Amino acid sequence: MKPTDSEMEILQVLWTKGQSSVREVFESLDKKDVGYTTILKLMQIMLDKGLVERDTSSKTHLYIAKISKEDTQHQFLDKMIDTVYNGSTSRLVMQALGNERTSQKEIDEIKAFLQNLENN
Amino acid sequence: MKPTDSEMEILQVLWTKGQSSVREVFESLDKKDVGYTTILKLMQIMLDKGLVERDTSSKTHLYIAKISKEDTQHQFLDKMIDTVYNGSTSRLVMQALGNERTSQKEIDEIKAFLQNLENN
DNA sequence: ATTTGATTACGAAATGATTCGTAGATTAAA
DNA sequence: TTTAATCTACGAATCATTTCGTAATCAAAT
Repeated sequence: MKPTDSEMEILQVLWTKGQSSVREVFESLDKKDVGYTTILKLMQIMLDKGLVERDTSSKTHLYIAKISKEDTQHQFLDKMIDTVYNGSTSRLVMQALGNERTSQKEIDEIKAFLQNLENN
Repeated sequence: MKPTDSEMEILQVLWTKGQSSVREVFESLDKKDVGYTTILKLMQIMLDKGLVERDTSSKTHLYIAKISKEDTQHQFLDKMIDTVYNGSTSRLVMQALGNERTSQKEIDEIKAFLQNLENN
């Protein structure tokens, strides 16, 4: 079950902050144009879908991500390589690196990562 | 205007095969579960959206991708880095390289690409 | 000219995602 | 205990995407 864009935004908060109430998620997102009950509803739907679980022992329910960040990222990555890059990982990587948003620090990280790959 | 998943599938065909009729796209996709008129309708909608243009000089219309493969790929990539990788290009790249059984040749290409980046 | 086969146009249904108003429940404060 | 604040539940509206049936059009074959 692939999360939607809105669901991804919520998952990002849960992955970063750990178990959270609807209000905490709502405030983390601080989208000017959506109301509290919208986020609530989305999170309830995510519960139905099995994307999150929750602790209802107190009045304010706490939500926890049920799917892992890594697995989910991979799911998106694989899909993207397929549908957008026709299966070519290296094309995706090179286009990502060519992106002007990539900082020198990030490039250094990647070079170190590649170096490490070679040594094993 | 970001293409939907279905629109991406159609664009892939147009990018690969060049200008094509609806039937040609329909056959290239050979999805067992969708009919001819569905693809037709999708392509007509893509025309409305400006994703494709068409040549109507003969009975069988020919469709041409109006947006470039590179720009579109970048658009998806940027969005993905934002929503899935919290803005970290290097995390995306490392996950792509780490997970895939990337060949030595591909790794060398990427290293050369990085080297080239540094020199400019 | 008529039929046959392929095509486009179009409307509308089905599905899925997003949005929020309102009602009811629960807790904390007065 | 009553009030106020906060929360959940739920239905329904809205919007976008995907689906296809049907009618109209066109071209080629009979």
